[in-house]
Amino acid sequence: MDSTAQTTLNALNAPTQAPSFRPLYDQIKILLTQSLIAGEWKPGESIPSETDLAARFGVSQGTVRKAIDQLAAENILIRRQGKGTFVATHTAPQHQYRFLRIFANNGEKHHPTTRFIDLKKGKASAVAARLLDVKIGTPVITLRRVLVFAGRPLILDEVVVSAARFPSLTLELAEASRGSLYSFFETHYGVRMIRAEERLSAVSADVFAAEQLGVREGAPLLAIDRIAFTYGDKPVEWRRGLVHTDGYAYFNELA
Amino acid sequence: MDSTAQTTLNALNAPTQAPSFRPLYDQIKILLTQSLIAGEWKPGESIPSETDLAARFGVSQGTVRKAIDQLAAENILIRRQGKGTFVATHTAPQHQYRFLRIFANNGEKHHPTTRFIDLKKGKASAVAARLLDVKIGTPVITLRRVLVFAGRPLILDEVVVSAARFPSLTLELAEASRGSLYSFFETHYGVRMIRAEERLSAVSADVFAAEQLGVREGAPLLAIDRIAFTYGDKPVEWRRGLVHTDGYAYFNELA
DNA sequence: GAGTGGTCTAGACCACCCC
DNA sequence: GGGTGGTCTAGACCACTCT
Repeated sequence: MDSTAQTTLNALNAPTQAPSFRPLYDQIKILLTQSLIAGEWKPGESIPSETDLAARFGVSQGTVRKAIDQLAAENILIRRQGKGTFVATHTAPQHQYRFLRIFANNGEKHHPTTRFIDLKKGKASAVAARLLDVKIGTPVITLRRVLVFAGRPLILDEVVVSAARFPSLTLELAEASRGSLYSFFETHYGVRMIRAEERLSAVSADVFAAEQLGVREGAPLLAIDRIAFTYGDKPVEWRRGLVHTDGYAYFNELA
Repeated sequence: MDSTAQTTLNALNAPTQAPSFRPLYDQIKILLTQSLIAGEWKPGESIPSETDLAARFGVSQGTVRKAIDQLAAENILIRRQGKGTFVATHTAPQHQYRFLRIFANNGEKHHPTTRFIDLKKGKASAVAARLLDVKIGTPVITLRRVLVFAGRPLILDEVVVSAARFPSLTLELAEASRGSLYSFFETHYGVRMIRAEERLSAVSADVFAAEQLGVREGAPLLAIDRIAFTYGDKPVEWRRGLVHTDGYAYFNELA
């Protein structure tokens, strides 16, 4: 393709002229993301080879490569040399607890088991509505559970999602699924979590949390507020976790 | 350069043949890092252009580019289109509090002021020695301070460093410097922090912390244990911060 | 206009995986 | 051996900055 193509494609896709210049690989990235949303390639499957995609989009292999590089950096695609490029999935054992940052103090990552407490249907509060980007009063589902690490109940979770996105979600369904909640959301509802934001603070255990986590009332707990997003930065889940950080800690790397 | 060069260079730099293959850009990255350590380019300065570096190392511009790309992704170098590539510095206003993840609940990032408490010289405990990668009993300096956000004392910090690396460090010196501690370390001791690891947990305020932070004894605090590294992944600082997360939270993004 | 980083291309070859 | 991603090159042209 000649060098005018980038300008041409740009003109076609430009949204009201905004940034005045959008690289080709950025547009390829958008096209790939659209195919992912449309379900052209399902989680765990491989996408076409770089050469094929280059032909399909009418650009060079290097340009496709750069687009895929970025999606791989965002953990949306996974490259495997000699095999192909695959759609990331929360189902894979290594990615089951991709967003879990709680590690034992010796550095080990324990995969927790889940004990569900209850599931309630209700309407979105002002806070929930804002965080989930829905209207106040929209039907939501609130699910509570305890995550057990090495036999010890360490996290009390309260998970809020829009009922529309997860129709006929019941405690029984969730209980029947093994593994992480996101793995369950993905296989049963086709909802893939791409990224998440967390806000951490320290709080005192209330009666309920103390009972569930086996600590005294007023004991310090690590509160983790999480908003999880799917494609297109749509917030899908709001979660508040209370963590009994005894022998465990939230690990984070800064660069 | 012909395509055998990569193998040749590889053979020259290969450390006991280990991974059997090391890409050229990886070796360029090492060479650049060595120049940074040697102080060939100081923080804030620009490094030579990609073309110049390509000539100097005898590789193509694209290969240098890939090496720089990675160093830029690690926040070690900073690219500025049309101007050049610069050595990152904690001195720059935007990077003063690069590792600080405490944000006001409205999302704003406040730059704290510092109130120093005291500075003590002592010997490394077993824990400190392990974390700082020095021998037990090595002279260390322990510095305590309070970080004040918008007039409120929110973080009680205890900072431990090797005395050898920060000779003649005194309270007066630290107090005289404005801005972040890392900015001070960089300008006065030439020690640049590249990355850090943090482990977060919830604890109860002891008498001293309660007094310093203006909370009641036993109040829940967010404990942040940090190890900061300089070039070559050498641990240089061990820090424990106790955060009164009232109106503020530790923000983290997961991908 | 000169210099820098940023994009895009085309083609060669290497490393890895699986048939 | 054939396919896939990974590396490296050489060259053209674009976008941005400063003078």
